[in-house]
Amino acid sequence: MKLKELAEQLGLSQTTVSRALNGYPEVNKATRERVSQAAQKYGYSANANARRLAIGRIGAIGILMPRDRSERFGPHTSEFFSGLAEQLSQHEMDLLMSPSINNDELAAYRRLISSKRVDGIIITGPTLMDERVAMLTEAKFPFVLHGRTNIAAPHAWLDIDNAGAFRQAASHLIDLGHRHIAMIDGLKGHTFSEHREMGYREALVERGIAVDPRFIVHERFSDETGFHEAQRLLSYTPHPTAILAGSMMTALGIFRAIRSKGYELGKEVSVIAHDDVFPYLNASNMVPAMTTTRSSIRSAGSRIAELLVRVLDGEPVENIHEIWPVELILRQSSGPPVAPRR
Amino acid sequence: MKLKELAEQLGLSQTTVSRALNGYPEVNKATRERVSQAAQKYGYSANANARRLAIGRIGAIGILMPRDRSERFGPHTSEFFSGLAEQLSQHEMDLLMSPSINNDELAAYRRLISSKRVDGIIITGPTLMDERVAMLTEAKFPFVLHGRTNIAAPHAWLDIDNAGAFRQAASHLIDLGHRHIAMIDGLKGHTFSEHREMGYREALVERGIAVDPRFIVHERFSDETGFHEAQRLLSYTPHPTAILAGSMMTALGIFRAIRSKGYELGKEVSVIAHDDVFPYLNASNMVPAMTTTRSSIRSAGSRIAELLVRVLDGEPVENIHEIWPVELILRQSSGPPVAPRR
DNA sequence: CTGTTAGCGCTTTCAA
DNA sequence: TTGAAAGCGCTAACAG
Repeated sequence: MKLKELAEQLGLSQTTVSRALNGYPEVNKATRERVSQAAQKYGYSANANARRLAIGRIGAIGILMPRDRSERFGPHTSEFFSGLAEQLSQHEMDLLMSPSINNDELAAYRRLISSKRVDGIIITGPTLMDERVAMLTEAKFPFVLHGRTNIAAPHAWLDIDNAGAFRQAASHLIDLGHRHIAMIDGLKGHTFSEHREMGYREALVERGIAVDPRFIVHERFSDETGFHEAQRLLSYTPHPTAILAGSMMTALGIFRAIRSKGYELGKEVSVIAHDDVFPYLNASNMVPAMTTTRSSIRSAGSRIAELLVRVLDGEPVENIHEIWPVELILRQSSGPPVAPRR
Repeated sequence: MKLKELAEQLGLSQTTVSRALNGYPEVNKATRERVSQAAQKYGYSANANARRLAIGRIGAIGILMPRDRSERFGPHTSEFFSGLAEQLSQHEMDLLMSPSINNDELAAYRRLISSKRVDGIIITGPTLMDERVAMLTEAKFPFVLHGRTNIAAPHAWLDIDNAGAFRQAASHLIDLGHRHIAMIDGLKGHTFSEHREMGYREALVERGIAVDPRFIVHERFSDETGFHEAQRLLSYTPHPTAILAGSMMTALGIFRAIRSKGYELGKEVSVIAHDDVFPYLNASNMVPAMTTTRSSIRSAGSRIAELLVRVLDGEPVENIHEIWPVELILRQSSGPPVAPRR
């Protein structure tokens, strides 16, 4: 069923029908009612492409799927997407996921823009000098960044306080009496990773604790690297009595390493993990319950969609910056260091 | 830059330029070359909406995002999407994720179809009499189902052998000497859940072991339910000496419950979990390594995209059915039952 | 309040 | 091998 046919059925012009359906004010109430009824009855809904072609707005925002096994696509992704969807449904917008072709991400972004398939773009997992941000800013294409960069040109972003999260966690451990603290975080280069390391370093330096470079690990997020790296760390003498984990998955591996070394978690070795909040993996429910730096990535997704809508509505991007504080949730996986029983 | 402008630059007609760019054979080789160069130079790429409007094909497939916290959106999602993307990039197709509005999923599907935003749809997590399948079949809209239903009308689907997976796992446990075997799987109603229970029951019945309804648990997939349900199961006398877990997350919780009851995993209590294969959570790397029924959901995603492309190319849907066998990978979390030390 | 008339940017006959 | 012209289905000025 197309507009023309619907209009003929009703004995009205396409224009009037279109106006009635799109909520224009000048339509007679009775007419509008009649039109709605008919549209309902015939299951009419405008051809999105024709509509878009005519109005020039797309009604979709884009996100590029990395082709390789990037950290940008992990267990947090579904939560982030859920958050986006929640918000986008309010605006009747879709989310277009475009696979990047031939591993050339920038080209994929350019194509996405020039082919006019989306109104705006969401970028995640930036590096400090992210070239996607540079390119999109230059191209003046609307986007919101999840994370931050060091790029000066104004652009919209929302980030969590990663430095603060790790600074707070490390400080807390130092308060508890720990002096050998390690961190196992995500790959180097990513802003969040760099910021977390900064926060960690600040906390140590502030309290006059020397930074041991062997204790700073940057690796892919997985239980496996958590396990192996923690095993390595615990084999040093002295070994760390506390470990900061960049993700819940990493933490799971670290837990195993601690147990397999015969240490008790939360006593001989403490762990604090960053928690994106997954409905299927609950820190408070672990044994012992896990101390975390918590920040809902679902909420971030939802908010970012909202911000992008504001950008699309013309709000200047220099006004759109948000840093979300991260909560330190104290539970049982962290405590004062206890000397190993021998 | 639009086609018209590009054509003017080149002193050619839109027609010729269009043909050159779309690989029509009748274009002079030199002309085609010149056009490609220019397109490259100006970063021209066709307005997708205009193009779609003209040719009637969209170049995108759709997937509906459940609005509520459905099991359809979990840690496996990112892997499934990666698989889809991998394949779709071969065909230069996008993936459109449409949020369902007002919790009315069927309406959202109808809107997605009638507004012509996608060429085909992928459905996941069906129930036995899934109404989405019924509706799309009726509407003759191309789709591929990940999973199966009991609906007779022909439609394309790919499923893994869930019954076989649990039958195999349960049989193996019986072979090892277990007589009290429980299962903690996903919510009732979903086909995969029903099939797994069927397989489990078959294995028990075949060997003359009575089915204890208390030992069959259907719950949301999460470490938390795994933990609580396993604790409950282990408090019975006699308690199960083996547990089948429907997901890795569930298994994590079960592991904790076993440890917190003071049992040794793989000895006093065995666990076999279904593993979708996550890069960030590795069964073989656990301690003890986890016995699993393994099937890569990423591969399934990739294949499903391929199948959908075939459906779009007009292949009859009655030819498009695949059941993938599930591998039982023996590791250390399952072994002969060992009487608890007291 | 409703209708007529041009487009939106591309593809595709049909003619040359 | 190339071009002119007619749509694809909708919206938006402009009239009435």
